[in-house]
Amino acid sequence: MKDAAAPNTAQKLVVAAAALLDAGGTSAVTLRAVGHAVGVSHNAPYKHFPDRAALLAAVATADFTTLQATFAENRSSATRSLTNLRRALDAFIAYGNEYPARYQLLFSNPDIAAHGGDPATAAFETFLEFAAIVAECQAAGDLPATPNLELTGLIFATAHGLIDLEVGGRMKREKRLASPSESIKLLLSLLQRSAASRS
Amino acid sequence: MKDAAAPNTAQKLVVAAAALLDAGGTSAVTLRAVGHAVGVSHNAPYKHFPDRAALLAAVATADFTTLQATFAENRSSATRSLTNLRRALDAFIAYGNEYPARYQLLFSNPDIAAHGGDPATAAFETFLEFAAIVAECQAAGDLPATPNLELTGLIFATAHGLIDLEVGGRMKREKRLASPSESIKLLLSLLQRSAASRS
DNA sequence: ACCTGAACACCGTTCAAGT
DNA sequence: ACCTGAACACCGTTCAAGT
Repeated sequence: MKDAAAPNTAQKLVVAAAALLDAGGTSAVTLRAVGHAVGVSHNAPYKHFPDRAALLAAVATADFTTLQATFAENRSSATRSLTNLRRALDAFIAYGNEYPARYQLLFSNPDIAAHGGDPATAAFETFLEFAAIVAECQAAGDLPATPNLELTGLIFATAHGLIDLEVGGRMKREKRLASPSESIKLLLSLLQRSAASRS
Repeated sequence: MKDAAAPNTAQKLVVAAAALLDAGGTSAVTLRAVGHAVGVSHNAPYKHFPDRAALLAAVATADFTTLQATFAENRSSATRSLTNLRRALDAFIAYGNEYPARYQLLFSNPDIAAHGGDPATAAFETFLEFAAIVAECQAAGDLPATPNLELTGLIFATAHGLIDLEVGGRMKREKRLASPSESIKLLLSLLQRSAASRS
């Protein structure tokens, strides 16, 4: 409710930065372009953010919150918990494909989240939401009974690796490589088989 | 033998760029700093490379070749093929930890390898060398009989995801998360169990 | 409290010359 | 063939003012 209408300058700057990021990548997010898009001077952003990195961090924090909501929606939506996990991962992959520059800002850029603060907190909450979906799959016996956070870290890292390689253009020429979505399905089926094989 | 002694200017520029990359990240690799390190003017690099991106691409190509040699060394070195794979992956993880900026240049930077050319070719050859190690594990029955390149892509993407998240500082605060090396071992053990469960 | 304009140091890149 | 110096357009950031 708070920001339903009449966004303030800080919010407008974040939205404009995200749009520039989508349109032209990180290098297109100049304070001059952001200021111009909002209708203020090129150093007005300094009245709302300490520097350019903080503005980008605000973009990342907002997107982490959106992703967390996406994961929360997928939890317990289907009858089969493994279906929820597949949907959550497909949504994650779709996010990476649609917003590659944002994706790398959130999950690869060393300047974000490494400093701690808001982005790191939001990132961890997003991760925990994802871990809850994995936990339900484990409870249903569809994934191995490995400690939840370890298994979640493994699955999440795999998804990230697949998306990041795709976003970075590393999986294009190499034929006979499965798509991220197919690779994730392969991982889940192998893990499921592993879970079923416990004596 | 060719570049045993008396490296030419182009080679010296690549070495200097790599050193600056290690010392201060991508943003520290300015043509002015590279030129100064080699003892030439700030636009001498243009006589050897079309632009800054091409210089960084040359750094990446050289490192891909080094990594390929590392993988080749690990193949067939131990009696057990799964041990070779673990060693190759540990060497890969160590490379990422030692040279984080180089690592992200090779495997995350969208400006490298996406354009094709030398870096993409070298990257694919490195990948195929890694795939050969995976193939030996499959032949020994220690990994599932999934199509080799699909399984290799999955394992490689997982390793990349773990390393990239670590390099980007995404796995620090989150306690109870396994290290990349531990996570990879978890993956391999689960895959091995999956391979053993085939009827 | 919030914003502006000028200024500074720094970049990648281009170009006209130099040997 | 290879290099240099000046110049251009651009950037993040700072600062002294303005309301």
